Amino acid sequence: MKIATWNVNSIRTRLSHVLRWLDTSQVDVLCLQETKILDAQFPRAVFEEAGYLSAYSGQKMYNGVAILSRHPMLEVTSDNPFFPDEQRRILAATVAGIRLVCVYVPNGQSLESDKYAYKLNWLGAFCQWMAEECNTHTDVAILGDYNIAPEDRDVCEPEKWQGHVLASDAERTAFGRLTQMGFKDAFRLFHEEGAHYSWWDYRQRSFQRNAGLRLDHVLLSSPLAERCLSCTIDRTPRQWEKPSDHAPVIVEVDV
DNA sequence: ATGGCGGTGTAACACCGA
Repeated sequence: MKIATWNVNSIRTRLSHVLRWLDTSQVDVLCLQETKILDAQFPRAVFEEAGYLSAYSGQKMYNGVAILSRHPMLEVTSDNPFFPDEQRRILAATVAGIRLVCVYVPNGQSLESDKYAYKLNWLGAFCQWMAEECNTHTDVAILGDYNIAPEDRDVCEPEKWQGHVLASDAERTAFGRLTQMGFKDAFRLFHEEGAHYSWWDYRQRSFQRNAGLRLDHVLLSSPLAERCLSCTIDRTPRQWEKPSDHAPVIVEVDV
């Protein structure tokens, strides 16, 4: 089974990209972030025609998550019981026995910002929730835009990003709590070296210079990680006309 | 040091993202 995550930066603007990518990638499940659309306006019929069921939790302008799946989705939930939140950043569903959690972690803006405190609180409560999900499910996959570069090898210019939001110690510690719980960074099961990124700024020809960050991750519970066959970042749609600034990440798991 | 690009809302720019 192929499962992917992609921050599309508006599903309205990127609809043709998503359809084209579904057609070429042939994934079974696609987790989307930054859909930026109200539930009533989500283009579910378009995806149904392409062979995908939709689950979504959206809002106007900001945030918004969705899961597209070729297989039935069970136990769909859009809230962390430990963290009441108006911002639509979470969507979980069980597909083929795997508990899938689609996340759009807050950006944090800067270390001085209230948004940074919100990010750390949000992550703390998220870890709590994931601990609980692990008690009730063996195969858990957390896919999404974590807005955290876990290590210096995930950053193009580490000295420039040191202590900066997305690469700060507290954020990395929060990410580390998930790995301490037993979650494995799927990409690192197969690739040790740096210079693999999933986000490139629109400005300064960052993509052409490969000046990026690895912010989009797939974390797998240990039993699921043992059945992970591959994890890749697909840079192709980042090269299309009017792209999202993020690239999709795909894992292949044995079910 | 600053803004650079792009989406959204709304109708010239502000806000936000990462």
